[in-house]
Amino acid sequence: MKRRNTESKTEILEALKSANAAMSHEMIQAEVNSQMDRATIYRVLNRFCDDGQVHKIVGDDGKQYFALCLNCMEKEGKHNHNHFHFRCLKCGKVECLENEITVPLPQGYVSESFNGLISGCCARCSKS
Amino acid sequence: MKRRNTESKTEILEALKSANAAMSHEMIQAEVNSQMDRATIYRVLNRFCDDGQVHKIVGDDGKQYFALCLNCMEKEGKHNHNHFHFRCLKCGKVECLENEITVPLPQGYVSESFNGLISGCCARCSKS
DNA sequence: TTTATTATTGCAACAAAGTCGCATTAAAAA
DNA sequence: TTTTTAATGCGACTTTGTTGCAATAATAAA
Repeated sequence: MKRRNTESKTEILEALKSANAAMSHEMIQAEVNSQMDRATIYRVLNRFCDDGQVHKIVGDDGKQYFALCLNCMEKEGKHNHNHFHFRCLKCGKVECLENEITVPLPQGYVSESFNGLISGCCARCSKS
Repeated sequence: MKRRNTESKTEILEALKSANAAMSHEMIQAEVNSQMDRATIYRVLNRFCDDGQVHKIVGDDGKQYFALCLNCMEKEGKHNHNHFHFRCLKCGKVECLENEITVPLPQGYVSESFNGLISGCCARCSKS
């Protein structure tokens, strides 16, 4: 199944690039052509995820956020998303934190996916 | 506002104790008297959270899970929930992992809450 | 024990997030 | 230009969680 280049795809990618942060469906909708359907946005984003261009974060608000894979190192052919994210409770921005985190698992436990999120107040909002 | 002892409260607490794991509203509903209203369950759980008896985890499935505070050490008068949780994709069990995790935050960032979750396959399910 | 107070419950309605089927549209290949 | 089929838009739907309000019941007061 080959991917096609569409306007939706381009716009969403553009939004993610310029935001330089993880975005919820809602944030993306606000950035792109507002006619774009909700279902389309989700489908495009999930396709990006499948292709490894984007990773998904689930916030402590239960919402999904999507971020471009920039520093998501390749390790053994697989993307590695073992970094934390920070969600600012004031401005709502969700950022990737640099540090790679390793969590020791008990014997016999096999990790499939990692989701680390800290919420609080970001540097920008702390000042004001 | 003083808390009252009700049957709902007791049953829910009982369910959490005997499960010895974090439970979603759905899991709890299955354990307690099934007449109990969804809203009541949520309200009881949120009250437990406010009182510091229980902590809330948001799964990578976007759902809320609630766990008794057992090893949530008191630190400076505040509970400390900086441990990871493990959600088994097969059996659905959500457990608290022992290790306390510290994530370095960039300058100016203030942490308010921590949510760490790894999903995969637990020891029990790995065997079978 | 009886009465008064008000925390808690159940119900219904609601909102938000996300998914899915299906007919239509439009990229890209032929 | 025509054909193929991935992608879109629309609507319906599910699930999760919350909230307002009247009824109920736990606890304090009499």
